[in-house]
Amino acid sequence: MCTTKPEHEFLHAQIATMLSQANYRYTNNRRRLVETLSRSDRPLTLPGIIAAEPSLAPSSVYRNLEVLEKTGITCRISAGNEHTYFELSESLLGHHHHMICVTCGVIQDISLDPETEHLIEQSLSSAASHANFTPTHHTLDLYGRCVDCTRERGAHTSRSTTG
Amino acid sequence: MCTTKPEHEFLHAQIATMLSQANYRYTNNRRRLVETLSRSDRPLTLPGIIAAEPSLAPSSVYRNLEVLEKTGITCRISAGNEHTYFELSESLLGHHHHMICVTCGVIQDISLDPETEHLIEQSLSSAASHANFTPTHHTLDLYGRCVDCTRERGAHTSRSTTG
DNA sequence: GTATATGCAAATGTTTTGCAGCTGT
DNA sequence: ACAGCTGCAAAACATTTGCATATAC
Repeated sequence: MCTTKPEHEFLHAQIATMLSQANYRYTNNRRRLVETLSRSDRPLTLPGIIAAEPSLAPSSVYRNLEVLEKTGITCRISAGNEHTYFELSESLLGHHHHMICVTCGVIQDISLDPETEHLIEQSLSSAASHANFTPTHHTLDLYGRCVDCTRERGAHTSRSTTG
Repeated sequence: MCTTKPEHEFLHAQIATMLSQANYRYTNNRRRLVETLSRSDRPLTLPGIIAAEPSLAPSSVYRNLEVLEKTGITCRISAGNEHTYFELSESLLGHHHHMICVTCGVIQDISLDPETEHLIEQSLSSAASHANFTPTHHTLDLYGRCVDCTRERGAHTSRSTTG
């Protein structure tokens, strides 16, 4: 079930450590959940996770995502639609942003050039200090239409909720 | 019920036009809803709207927010917590971003300097064109702790869901 | 062996919808 | 007059929780 690619081995080892340090177990379910997220090239909704790994029970997936999130292994993304998306956290994937299709909901990860990223950091912390706000992180999302939905203008072949 | 400040008059006139162009009516309920959002210095959740204007029926507020959103008058903000927030759209408020308290959920509007904003635009459209993505808009949210929640570290006097 | 994790079914809380009556134009 | 709007109560969701059983360490 678990692929044996070296990157995956490393990922699992990292995660196993993070979990055990927080006194959690790296169970089979959690391993399958991490595998699913890691195998996907984009964030997944809960239905998307279940579709990819139907033997997982929704309630357990929710509970495990909570544990993984607390441990800094995964994070949740609000796309402005009905579903929450989940992916591996930036500590594992690196800092990045999202491109969200307003038609079908699909999300792609994107990165910005370091100068822009740096300037954003600066502007945000300046704004924050004016308000005595203590920043933890930021999100930058680009909304629009993905290739497919631009092509099918009006056809709306929704990739539905499994993404 | 409706204040008569000139800025409000102008706002209402603008909105009346936008609605009628889309064949919608500017009813009393919609006026009160717009007033409530406009009076608030920050985005509001549905409970927040109802708290400010208890005579409004939740289902009608949801329906009206849908109409107002379709017409480009309001927009919804996902703060990553259980509630969706609503505010007047950028066409009425001007382009801005949000500072979201991870403890109490309160949201403040912030603006960045024009150079940063411009650089962000550029970086994003470059990333978008690589993916043949057609951008419509972007959001940039800063998460952290607001003044009050920084002060009360651990006390968690949640301003709860009405904000 | 024991604390932790699981899966089911039931509960919760937000948002949506059906419908009969009201209102703006 | 008539299309559009309202409010209520009921429905539809996603997500959370209680609990008895199974599992990891």
